[in-house]
Amino acid sequence: MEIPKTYEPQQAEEKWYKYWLEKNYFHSTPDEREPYTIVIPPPNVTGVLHMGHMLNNTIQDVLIRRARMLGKNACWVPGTDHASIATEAKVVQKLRAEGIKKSDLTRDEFLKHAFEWKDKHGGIILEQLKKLGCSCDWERTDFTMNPDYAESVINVFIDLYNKGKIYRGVRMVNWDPEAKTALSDEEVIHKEVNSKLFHIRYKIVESDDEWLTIATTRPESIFGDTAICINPNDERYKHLHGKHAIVPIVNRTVPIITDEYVEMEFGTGCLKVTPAHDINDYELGIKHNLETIDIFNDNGTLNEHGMHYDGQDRFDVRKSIEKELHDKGYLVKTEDHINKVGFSERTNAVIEPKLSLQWFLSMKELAQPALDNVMNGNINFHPDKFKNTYKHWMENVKDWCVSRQLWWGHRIPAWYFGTGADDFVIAKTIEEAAELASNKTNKTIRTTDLRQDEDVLDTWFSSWLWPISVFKGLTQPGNEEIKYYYPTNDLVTAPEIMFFWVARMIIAGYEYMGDLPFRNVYYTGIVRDKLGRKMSKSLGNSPDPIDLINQYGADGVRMGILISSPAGNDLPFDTSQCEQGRNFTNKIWNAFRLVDSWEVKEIDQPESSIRAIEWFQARFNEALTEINDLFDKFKISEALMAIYKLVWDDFCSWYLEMIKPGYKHPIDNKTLETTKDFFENILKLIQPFTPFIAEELWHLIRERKPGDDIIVAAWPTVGTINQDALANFKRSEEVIIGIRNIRNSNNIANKVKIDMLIKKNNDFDRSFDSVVVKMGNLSSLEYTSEKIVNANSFIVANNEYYIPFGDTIDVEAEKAKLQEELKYAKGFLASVQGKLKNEKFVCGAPANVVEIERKKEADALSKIAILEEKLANLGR
RNA sequence: GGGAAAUUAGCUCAGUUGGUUUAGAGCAUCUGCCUUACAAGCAGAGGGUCGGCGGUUCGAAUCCGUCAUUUCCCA
Repeated sequence: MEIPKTYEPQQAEEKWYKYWLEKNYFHSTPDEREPYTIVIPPPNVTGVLHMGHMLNNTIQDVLIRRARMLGKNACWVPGTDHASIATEAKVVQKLRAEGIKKSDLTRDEFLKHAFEWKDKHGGIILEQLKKLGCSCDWERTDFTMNPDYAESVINVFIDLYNKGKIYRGVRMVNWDPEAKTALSDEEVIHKEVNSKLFHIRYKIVESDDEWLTIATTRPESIFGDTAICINPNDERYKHLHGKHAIVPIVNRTVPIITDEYVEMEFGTGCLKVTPAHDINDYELGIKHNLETIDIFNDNGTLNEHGMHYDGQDRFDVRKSIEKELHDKGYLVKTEDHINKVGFSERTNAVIEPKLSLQWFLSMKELAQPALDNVMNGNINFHPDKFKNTYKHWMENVKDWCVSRQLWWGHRIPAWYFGTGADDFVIAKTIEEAAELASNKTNKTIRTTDLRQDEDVLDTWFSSWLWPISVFKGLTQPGNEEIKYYYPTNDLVTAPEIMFFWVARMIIAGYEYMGDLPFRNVYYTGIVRDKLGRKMSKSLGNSPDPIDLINQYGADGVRMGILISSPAGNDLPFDTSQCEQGRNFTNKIWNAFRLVDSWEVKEIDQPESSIRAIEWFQARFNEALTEINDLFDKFKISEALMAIYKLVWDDFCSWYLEMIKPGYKHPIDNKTLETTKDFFENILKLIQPFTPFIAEELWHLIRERKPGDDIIVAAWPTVGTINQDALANFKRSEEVIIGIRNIRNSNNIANKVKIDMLIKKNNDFDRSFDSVVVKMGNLSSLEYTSEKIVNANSFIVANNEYYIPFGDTIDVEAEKAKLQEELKYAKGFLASVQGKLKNEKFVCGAPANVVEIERKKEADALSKIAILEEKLANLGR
């Protein structure tokens, strides 16, 4: 069979993914094994796969594949969330393009369109994850609006209401006038913008021509002014205490109040107070019992309080009113000003603080166990540093506004039967509601008397149940699956959603399961481009992941993403990393081609091969110990790097070269079979990272019985580490590098055999000499006590190695080299002796540390002696 | 304005409780090689005052203080 010279990933990937699915390897059902569970951070139904997903899901797949090999019952639950605002916006946009206005549709009609849209686009990301090789249990694919899931969301709302945790109240909320909904604080992005500070003068009541000047960035909000506030300590305005002012244009008389909240240094020191449209003003309003005048419609236009601006957009009014104020002599001046403005994360509209009636969840008590169990290490964060941020937020947690003025989502199960503030009940069905309402009022209230709350719940109010609800833990409490899979093991997500999602899942876990939702949270970084910008669709700086996979193979891309991506650190992505990954798969491919090409004969096993096997066995166990440790610490990219070096350097560059028979020479059976065993072990280590090529080669290197597939093979176990073999190899490696250097600097081709003499100054195990002879391509290797002249030489472990070259040696070059070495050795000696001369060091440092330094001194001294002798010899 | 983290080679990062050489790795760079597995490769090499200053210590990349820069979170 002709095996191509380079690895061609395309067919292998398609073939093996299909095969794994056929064999149902990704599917998990509870059994007697230890479970290992990951729930996917559900991507939005609106999204397509981006680099962040690639990073996140590759890590999850690595974890789940390794767990599977460790013999655990691995279960990775995929799914999507309904993304209330984003999806509704998309659907509205789509309908608008078709000439349909949302306002022309009934709620049910709109939802029908939304579900159609979801069915069409909602699964795109999940399909793309298959290309990446993700071994999710697709039979378990869930969605936050599936009937069962939706039921658990509603149950939780009702339960929390009955526990007194959910309440309805008027609050200043972040209003998104575009999406026409309230947003939580976390959905508002504050940005610095260039704006203007308008100085506007208000006439003082009962004065001839006395004015005060306020400074504001929002002149259009004067229609909602109900007071002027000054600092009571402000000497400039003491005479105004107790007086009133007249709001320009509006001609409303408002009180001048005093409060230390006002900063005397900012602006003019006079603050106009608009309680309906600023959170701080709102609090002043409550404190000073001010009137609250809401001047905006839901879409950001002014209402009737805006007088002749009724119906105009807030930003248009800002421009017009500037002119009107100027023309009427109220505008004193404008100056440039930088201030922070909140924007909607979803629609990018400028947030309008707005008073409205919303549903809230009180968080303080709920948050306590979630805070404690992260701080005490029951739940681990990787990296640990994110605990700080978490703690800060959880200790200052605010009540969660859970209602959204949208249609796409879980409709709030509140039923109104009157117009009073308390004329509602919370119930799962309208029938229950009618009964509850009748009981509450002692009157007969029929279902026809009820109307359900129009609002839906915040999307996070459903996804916070994800680790529970994907196993139906709330609709079928105590079922076999929730008992088996919960708590899940590891969660992989971005630090950006630590509060949106992670914290709230922990809260829900303790509240509803009485237990943590996961033991470890692995935070990934942000994928950035070369210039350090976050990769995003709007910037157009993100490569298409599917193109990348086509170009470098899924394995190559997986490696490229993980090779330099420590937990919590941003990943500056460059396609050259995928290239590195592709090169790696190609390297293994060719290692296989080599091993596969050997012909076996009944011949003796060479001594060098025996040693090579002895060493690689030890090296593999040493590396595996390290790799397991790195995995345990969630240092995924370091584990990958350790595997990379084991494969490329130790296995390919050293081991295979050590056992490789000469051209057209056969290999002995024992060496070949052992090499295939090693190869298999290496394939197992790379399987989590590069599953496709691992499976491909697993089936090429040896005949396999049905079910003998690497995806379910056992992770290698650590054997004893033969330290002697490691030490012998290390010394031999240095000798071989010494020989190669001499070949290099003297232009001696590898195929030219050379002699080597060793002047042995201290004893060592000579068992690896056969390896040195082979790798150095030596015609002879002899030990001598004679002085050797006219030879290139080097020192390893204070033994002298000579490669005689008669007349061809360049004495001056050799002397220069020795001088250089001598200089270094002397410098080193000086630093060691510096320590040893210091009495405080000798007395103060632990004995073993002093001992190490003495050993260093002795070694350095003898090395210097050798070098000086060699120089002397050359000089003669 | 409040809080947190970071700063080590051109880039991305390791560096355990201070003591394994005069600080490591991968990539990139440079030199020499088309050596019968692989040029997507092989063999070598160069490259860092561990952000600055001060302190603790026999000894500091590591601990403390301070300044600078950067990033993130909160208001």
